[in-house]
Parts: sequence; structure tokens; C-alpha cells
Amino acid sequence: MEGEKTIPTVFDVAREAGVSRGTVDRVIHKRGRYSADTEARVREAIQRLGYSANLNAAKLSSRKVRRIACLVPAFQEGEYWEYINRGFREEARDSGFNLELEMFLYNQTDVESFLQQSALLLESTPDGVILNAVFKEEVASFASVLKQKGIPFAFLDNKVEGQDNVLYVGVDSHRCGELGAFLLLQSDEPEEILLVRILRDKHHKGDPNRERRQGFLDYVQEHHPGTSVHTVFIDPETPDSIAPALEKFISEHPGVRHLATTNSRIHLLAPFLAAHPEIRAVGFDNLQKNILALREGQVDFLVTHDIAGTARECLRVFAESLSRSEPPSLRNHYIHADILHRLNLDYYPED
Amino acid sequence: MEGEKTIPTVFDVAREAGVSRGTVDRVIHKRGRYSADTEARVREAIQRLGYSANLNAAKLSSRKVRRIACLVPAFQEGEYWEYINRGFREEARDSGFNLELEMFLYNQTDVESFLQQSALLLESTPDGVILNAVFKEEVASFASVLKQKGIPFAFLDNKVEGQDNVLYVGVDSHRCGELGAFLLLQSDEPEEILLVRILRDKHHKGDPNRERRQGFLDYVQEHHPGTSVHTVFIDPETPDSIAPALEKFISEHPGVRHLATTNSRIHLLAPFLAAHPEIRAVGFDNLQKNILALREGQVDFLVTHDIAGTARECLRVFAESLSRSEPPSLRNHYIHADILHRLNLDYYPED
DNA sequence: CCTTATTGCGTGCACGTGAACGCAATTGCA
DNA sequence: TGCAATTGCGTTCACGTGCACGCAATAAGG
Repeated sequence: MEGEKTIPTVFDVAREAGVSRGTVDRVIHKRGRYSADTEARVREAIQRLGYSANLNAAKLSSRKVRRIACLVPAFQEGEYWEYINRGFREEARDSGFNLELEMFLYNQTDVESFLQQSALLLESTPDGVILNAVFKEEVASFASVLKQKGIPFAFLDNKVEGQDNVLYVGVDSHRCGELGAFLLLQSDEPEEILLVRILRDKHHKGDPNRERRQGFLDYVQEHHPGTSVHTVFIDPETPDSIAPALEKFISEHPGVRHLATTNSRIHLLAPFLAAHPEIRAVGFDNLQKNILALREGQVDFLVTHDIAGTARECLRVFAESLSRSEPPSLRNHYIHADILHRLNLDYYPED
Repeated sequence: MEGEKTIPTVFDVAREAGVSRGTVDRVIHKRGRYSADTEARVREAIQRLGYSANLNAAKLSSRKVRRIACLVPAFQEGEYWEYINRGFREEARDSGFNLELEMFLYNQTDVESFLQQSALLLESTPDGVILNAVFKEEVASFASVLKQKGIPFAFLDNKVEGQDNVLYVGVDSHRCGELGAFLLLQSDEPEEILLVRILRDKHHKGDPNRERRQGFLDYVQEHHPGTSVHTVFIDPETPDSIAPALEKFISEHPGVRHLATTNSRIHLLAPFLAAHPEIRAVGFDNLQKNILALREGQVDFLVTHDIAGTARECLRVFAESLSRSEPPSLRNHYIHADILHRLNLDYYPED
């Protein structure tokens, strides 16, 4: 009919700018060999036509292997970061671009290992980096190095402030913490609740869940000022000690009916919770074991997001921005937080 | 290194089957001009190599326009089906295939208009049909006609039973109804609750939310057997009469503290709910106006799914199956139901 | 001023698929 | 038997992009 505006191609841009297709391509990918004047004309033509590359054609054509380095915590089977890793692998496999992952895994409880892995990463000179900001200062200075070296990077799941124009993909952790607290307390007004912290080493430096926990505490303080939050530390390395420790706490505080964790391992408390059906429990993250605890009723709600899907999304957006040789159009790519309950977990992506 | 299995192409299949690339293509797309023997060899080669077409290349190459007819309820601005329509349009625009939508919109309250539109649809002989099953029997017989004519089709959001090997994309409505009831009641045990039904004509035949409402009622009956459900009908055409009608009900049943709707228009009750903060309210579907009521605290929870996103997903999967000239690999494509609350609505897809 | 880099630009191939075209062999029909 | 229609198959172009290559014009260096 009348609209029928056909999508512009490089050829249209070339014609509009009065140059050849190859020149347009060189400008777009900043591969040099063109004059400032030509660049201006080409960019203007791109603007005017509203051109953007056909991703299908780009993927089909791209023969170059892009090496993406992932600087994330090491993991054991079934842990949070294994899900992230799986998301990365899946996306790399069928993104259409030729992505090659190089994993640099550090120990979350050991700054030294982070520094070591980040040094190794620099040696391998990848085409791009995806990283998680566990150790705030160290990550910030590492980010500066990347920026200075001209290596594009993106934050997954955790960012450091003050890094502008950088992609971040992840949830609003503080808000998730609030949401967890809301779901735990809802219409109740308990005098005391229990926050279980599951840590290998309670004195180490990194704290990936700080914002989430802060959100939880902020919510309690604001909406339930009469409620006091007890904290119990448990060590995931000695699972047998968990139930006794909690039983001891409960015997000392028999009024407690509400429990939460702020990391991803509430499943470790499942045996204890099974023995205490009167305790309402809220946890985070859709690990398979957590889902199981939810399905069996030991946990009431999980606040989560599609972990592997988030990693995929992060790599996808990042790879697209690399293919355009330009920073991602969206700086902060916030992921929706899901409330998971026994009644809506069946079709949740890969539980 | 050793794995390095490269993804097989049509050429690999052709070599494996001892024929040319064109022959493989004709077999895959069932375009005739090949012997039964050849077909067998080609199919076996496809199996053996695990071949599946490169979607990027397919999209790039496909010049054919595919006409998809959508047989769905007519809508006004801001209504549920407008979101669906938007999802269709977006996906058609940037699916990469050359999709051309033809909308056949019928009046949900009028079987005749459905029959009329479905007749018009048949006349236009589309390449595929996406439809919603409002009038069960009529849809079932229409589906038979489509099957007999060899026109592929898919159900969105509502299906009729007994249609095998057909794509369905949507939520588990019964389960969503249960979830809504759970969220409404949670730890409470009220004597009576109010179910508001918003209908233009309470005697018409179609009932798109029957399963959802049934799920709601089933949950109440099973988990709160002491609770009685009152139903009030209101007419969306006369919004001024809504609040008075509900006030009247409340004055007659002063104990009611829980309210739900099972269609998508709880936003119509926002003024009433604003005047009754003591009433807990749960609704369905992330219409902008519903989101607003959630944000402002008149509604406590929405049970929903990404409406436009679901429509996109439906069209995407359907178009892919058309391009493969084969029924979709997954028959029932269930969509996860989301629990929406004031604290997790900010990053929900297009509210 | 001559030789060699460098700059600026155009051309051509490849990616994997869809689908039209063309050609030979076979079949159908009178 | 003769000629057209059909069947079975291979070849070729097009889709839009990335990127290597190649050629001319200019700049750099002796």
C-alpha cells in the first residue's frame, strides 16, 4: 500500500552517502581506511535512514571467533554460579556468533585468587569480558585497567558504581531483599525473626549478597519496626551441624516463626524446616534443591530470577554490542524478579 | 581440539544421502519432485547427522510472504486483547520471516460474529492461523475444518481439548486461578469473600475465564472449606454504577475483607478499593491500569504473565514451525505465571 | 625526483538456506 | 509410435553482512 517502507541495507546507506558498500562497512566497524569527511557522510546517512544491521545476516556472515573471558566465582555442582556457567555455555553454543568462552574462576572468599585470575585474564587478551563484582574496590580498579586497554566488558548480577556507559545485566538486589522480607512477614507482626547466614568463612572480604540483605533489613526496619532480627551463622561445609545449631537457637527463642536466608542455599535448611512446619521460610534463587524444598512445602516462597536465562541474556546483549563495535544501547539491563511459590513453579524455566 | 563437531548443513546431508542440495531441500519442505526411495535416504541422513536448518540463513533467504490469520476477540484500547495484538505486530515486524498478519476480530459475547469471522478467514486462505478458543464447540469444529483443509493452526491462551498435535501457547489457567486464591487468602481464614465478575452480558455463551475461575473456586473449596464465596456481577459499560453496587454489597456483608476478580479488569474497582483499604484484593493480568492499581496499593497482587510476550512467543514458535513445514516440536508450550507485587513490578516487561 | 608506505575506496567471496529454473528420463495418452 | 506432460534431480541466484583483497592516489623518506 502506501507505507511499505522497506528496511534499509548497507547498500541503501552507501547510495545515500555516495560511497561504496565496503566503505560503509569500514566506518560502521571502525576498521579505518576512510577520511573524516566520508565518515561524517556515512554516519549521517545511517541516521537519516535509521539503518541498523540485519542480525541474521551478520551472524551468518561472521566468521571471526570472539573470545569472551568470564571472570566469575568458582562453583561446585548445583550452586548458583554453575547455573550462570550453564547459561553462558548455552548462549555461546547457539548465539549464532562464534563465541569462545574462557572461564577465569576465583575463590569468592579469597581476594588473592581474584587478583590472580584477573591477571591471567589480561594475559589472554580476550575480545570482551563479563565479570561479577564481588570485591568492590578490586573490581573497580580492574575495570579501569580494562577500559584503558580498550577491552569491552559487562557486569553480571552485581556491579560497581561509578562505571558509566557499561552494560549491567541483573536484578535490583536491594529490591529483591525487600520483597523477600515482605513475603516473609506479610500480615504478621512477629516480635523476632531469624536470618540465617550461610558462610564458609564469616570473616572474608567479599559479600555478594550485601545489597540483598540490606534490602531485607531495611524493609523490616521500615515496615515492622517492632520486629528484631536475629542472625545465626552456619557453615555449609559441615551440614550435620546445621540442624543442631538451629535447634539450639529455637530452643532459646521459642517464639520465632519466621526464617529467611539471603543467599542461595536455603535448601540446606530443608531438614530443619521439615521438622518445624510452624516456621514460615523465604529464600532466594531457583536452584534445583531450593525448588524441591519449595515443592515439598519446607520453603514458602523463593525470590528469584531465571539465573541461567539472565546469564544468556547478558552474553547475548554483550555479543551483539561487540558485533556492532559499539557499546550496548541500554546501560542497565534490569531483570524482573520473580516470586516463586508451590503453585507457579511448574513451568518456570529449567528448575 | 578433539570434539570440534561442526554443525551439519544441507550440503552435509546431501553428501550423506548421495543426492544434491536441491533435492534435500525439496524433501525437507515437501515440495515434491523426488522419489520415495530418495526421500527415505534423505530423511535418514538428516536423522543420522542430527541436521536442523540454520534459522538465521533461513530467515535471510526466505522471500516468501507468509500470511497469518489471527482469529481473536475484538478489543478496545488498553484491554487484554490489545496487548496480544501488540505482541503479534511486534513479532511480525522483527521476526525475520516475512509475516503478514490478517486480523479477524469477533465479538466475545456473540457466537454469530465468531462464525462470521471464521468464514471470512477461510475465504482468505491464509498460510496459518492463530486462534483463541472462546466458544468451545464452535472452535472445535472450526479447527476440524482447518485440519481438513491442511491449514496449520495454533491456539493461544485457551485451547480446546481433543485437538492433538497442535501448538498451544499460554498459561495453565486453572493453576493461575488457584494461585490467585492462595495469594488472596494465605494465612487468613475468612468466613466470606467476594468474587466480582465483570461482564457486559452475563447470559452470553463464551466464557474465556472459566478455567481460571474454576481454579480459584477449587482452591477455596479445598483449602478453606469454611469460606463462602459471594459473586457480584457488574457491567463494565456503566462504570459509575460499579462503586455503588459494591458498596451496597459491603453494607449487607460487612465482614468481607477479601475480594478478587477473575478477568483482567480489576482496575475498574480501583476507586472502590481506594475507599476500602481494609479489603485485600487480587486480580489478573498486567494491564497498565491494573499495574497502576497495584503500584498505588489498591490491589495487593496480580497473577499474570507477559501478555504481549506470550503472543510474540506464540507467533514466533508457530512461524518457525511453518518455515520447517512441520508441526512444532513442542505441543504444549506452557508459559510461567508471574506473581506481581508492588515490590517487583518495576522491571516487568512493558507494563 | 624516485621509491615505498599509507590512505581511501571499491570489488568479490563466503556464510547456509529457499526457491526458481533447466534438463534428462520416464510416463501418459491418442 | 509420437508428442506432451510429469517426474526426478542438479544448478544457480538471492538474501544482507563481514572481511580480505586489490587498485589508485597521496604522503613519506632518501
